[in-house]
Amino acid sequence: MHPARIYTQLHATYGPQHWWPVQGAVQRGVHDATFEILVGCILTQNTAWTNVEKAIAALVRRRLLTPQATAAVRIDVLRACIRPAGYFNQKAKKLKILSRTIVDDYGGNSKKFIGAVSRDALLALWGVGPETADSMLLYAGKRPEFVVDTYTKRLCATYGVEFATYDAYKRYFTECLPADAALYNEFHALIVAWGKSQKRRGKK
DNA sequence: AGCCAGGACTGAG
DNA sequence: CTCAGTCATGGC
Repeated sequence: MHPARIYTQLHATYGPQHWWPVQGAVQRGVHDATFEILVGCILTQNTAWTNVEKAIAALVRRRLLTPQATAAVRIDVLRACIRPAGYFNQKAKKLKILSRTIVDDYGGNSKKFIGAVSRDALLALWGVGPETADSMLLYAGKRPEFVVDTYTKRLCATYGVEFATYDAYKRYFTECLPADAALYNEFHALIVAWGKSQKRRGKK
């Protein structure tokens, strides 16, 4: 099965997914929309998005959605805010490292950060693996990096396609698709929509 | 009552 | 280098 054909089928079945940029996100107060996406990429690691929304709402309430604020706040306050997203000890540390990097190396400018940082530099950050790095680059930086997650692998498996590494899955999709950020954005969101519909049908 | 969610890190072998 | 164990809350 060709990836372009998979996309066409998914789009016909599930339609536009409205992932990032999120229009529903609270925009009042001091609030860096790019930073919010970066934070969301970390908070959603192995975690249901509904739980991430609670955590982000708490961060908004505390005016913590800027690199400067997150870098400066006491880490136990950070932990309390993101508790609903799970793994709050690890994730608080991850947010600290991310925000400090943006403040120290990019003057606190998250757009400059995600526009200029290399994928390898992201991967070098503690707490940022392949999927999180690609999600950040794609959804916050609008760079054409295809995101591979567990649903992507499950979908491939239904076509008998299987690889050993993250990068091999990524290549399977990117080598025959145009390097188009909008396309990759929607494709990944559609694959997640597919995955959730599978679960509702009681499959595994 | 489990199982698992838009993963990544660590330590053992 | 591979791989099980660990991290944690909320929804179904």
